Amino acid sequence: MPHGNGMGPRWWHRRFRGCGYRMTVPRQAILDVLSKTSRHLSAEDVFMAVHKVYHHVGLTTVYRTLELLVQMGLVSKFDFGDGRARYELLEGSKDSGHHHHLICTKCGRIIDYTDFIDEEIKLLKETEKGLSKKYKFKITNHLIQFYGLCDKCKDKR
Amino acid sequence: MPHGNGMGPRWWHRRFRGCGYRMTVPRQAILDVLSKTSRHLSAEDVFMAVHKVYHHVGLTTVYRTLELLVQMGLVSKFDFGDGRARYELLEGSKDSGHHHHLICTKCGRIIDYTDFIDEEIKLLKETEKGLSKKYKFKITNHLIQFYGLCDKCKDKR
DNA sequence: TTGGTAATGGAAACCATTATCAATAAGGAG
DNA sequence: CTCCTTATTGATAATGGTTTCCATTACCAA
Repeated sequence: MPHGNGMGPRWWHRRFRGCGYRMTVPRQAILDVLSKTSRHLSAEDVFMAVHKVYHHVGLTTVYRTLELLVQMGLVSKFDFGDGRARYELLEGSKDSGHHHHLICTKCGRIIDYTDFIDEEIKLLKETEKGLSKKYKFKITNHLIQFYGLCDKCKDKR
Repeated sequence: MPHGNGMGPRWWHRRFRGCGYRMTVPRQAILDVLSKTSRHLSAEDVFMAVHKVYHHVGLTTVYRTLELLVQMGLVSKFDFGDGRARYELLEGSKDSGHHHHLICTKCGRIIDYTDFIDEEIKLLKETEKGLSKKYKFKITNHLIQFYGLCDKCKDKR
């Protein structure tokens, strides 16, 4: 189901133009790659996928575009501790795609989870309010990650 | 109040020996530095502080020792997104020093906070239990960070 | 004291990410 | 459709935190 997230080439094009940016072949290709995977791709992953179709697109452009997408709020950038950043296209228009990650410290496997989001949001709302007041800190974002051993790794050794 | 955390040279020495490691001058110096600050030092920060007293201690050893301390569970390693790892000596013997961070995305300032720990622990316990069961994932650690603008930065511009 | 091994440190290697800069191409005006 | 402005691109070089290498040194049990 391509572009089942309600976005797609046309939507992205408008979004870019609205920000004063141009929609180019490399940018389109990068968005395509991100929209067709559920994995957490590194810049090089994206580069290799794009490169299969458009041999002329360079790694530099991939980095630049990913950074641009992050700044536009279309993509999230994560650090799972393996020394390279990971990128993920944000689904939907609101928080509908909000999720967190379980990270296996042995094999690096990433599991997305959306459980306990309600309780989490409640705690976060409360926490954010309290912290904002106490430290006069305007919170714009948060990160929650769990580390441990996945199904396959926890029995070995 | 040196070593008010109930540890100190003697305690560390025993801990090292217990793990089959040796307590050396560089390791002692690095622990000293970490125990005398409440800031979140980078490897180079630690190196420079140690270097003032022991000119012969090398950066490589600092990296190695910090990694060792992390593995021994004496030190926490954080990534605040500025491209360098930060290290923090764990206080106390249990979770008494447990805290999280507010990170100013503009100036990089870090604020430690311990508020809402009770509610947080409740949510985490619940979440961890649920996730462990659902994904057969053994959770060993978690990370919670809030990003935003600090007091001084949020009014500017 | 001695032998075996852990630990060290300087230099070089690593590697993801960024900066440089001339060449290219998107898209509005005419 | 064509031109023109300027954002965008991509090959290469540079950056910078962290690791690796390896010969030397320090620790400690026997």
